[in-house]
Amino acid sequence: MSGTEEGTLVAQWRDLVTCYNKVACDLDRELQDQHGLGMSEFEVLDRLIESGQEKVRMHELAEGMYLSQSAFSRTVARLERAGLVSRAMCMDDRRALFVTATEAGRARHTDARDTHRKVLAHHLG
Amino acid sequence: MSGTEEGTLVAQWRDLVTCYNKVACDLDRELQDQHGLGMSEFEVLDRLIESGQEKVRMHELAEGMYLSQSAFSRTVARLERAGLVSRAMCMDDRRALFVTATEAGRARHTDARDTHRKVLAHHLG
DNA sequence: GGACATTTAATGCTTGTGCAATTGATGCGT
DNA sequence: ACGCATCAATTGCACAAGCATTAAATGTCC
Repeated sequence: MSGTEEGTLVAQWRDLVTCYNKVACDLDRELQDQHGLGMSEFEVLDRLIESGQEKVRMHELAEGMYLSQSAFSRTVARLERAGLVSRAMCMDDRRALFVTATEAGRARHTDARDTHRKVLAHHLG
Repeated sequence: MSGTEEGTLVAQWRDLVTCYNKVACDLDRELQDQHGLGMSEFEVLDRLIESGQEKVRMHELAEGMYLSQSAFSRTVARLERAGLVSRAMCMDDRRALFVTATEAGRARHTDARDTHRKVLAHHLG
């Protein structure tokens, strides 16, 4: 573990954090201002619709997401409160829930998608 | 703007977020558990001591950090409450404040530095 | 079949963060 | 010298996130 290795490691980490925060803040602001969606809310909606499936189980949808279980649960709850998503019981396993995008949810996603991609392209392109 | 470009852009962003969250969470937990420091608190302390200067002005220290002004202000306040840092008035410009690491602050930093580097090396190395 | 561990999702609680507004000090133009 | 914009830092507020706990359903082992 040489000093220079440490130095580049820290520098690398700082770049990562800075980059992340810039993009995340911008994304959050744009999505919120233009579409009333938080970054995580869009992310969930995006993954749900992108899956191609009508219904997706909570646990399956949460898989691969950066959020904690509780944060994810609340994000979906927010989406449901906003009428963009609906939750339905799963008969096969009554612990699980199915999440489905509503018409409003699909419409909102279509709108917001452009903003999302634009911000990403601006920062990462 | 082709579909594949969009796809890799989103994938790139998701990778970035996932990586950031994994490292940040781990870092936060390790620093908190082993040294009673949050990630941002360590970051401020690290930059302060790394500067080599005895006193650094708040605004100068905040420069290049990922935190908002208010978050930064509160982070320094937390460090001060913990006795790791002290704030002193700047006579040249009475709006500004000087931040100085205390002995306890330097000691804590020395301890935590290893943990910090270790976590970074584990994830980024 | 009954006891116990595991899984799925939600909730109480605390905390760190950003935004907007505020306070106090400095600089600048007239 | 006065008024006004600007700058430095803090504070009120709302909110999203993580941790730990909980509740209900399922699985497993005997």
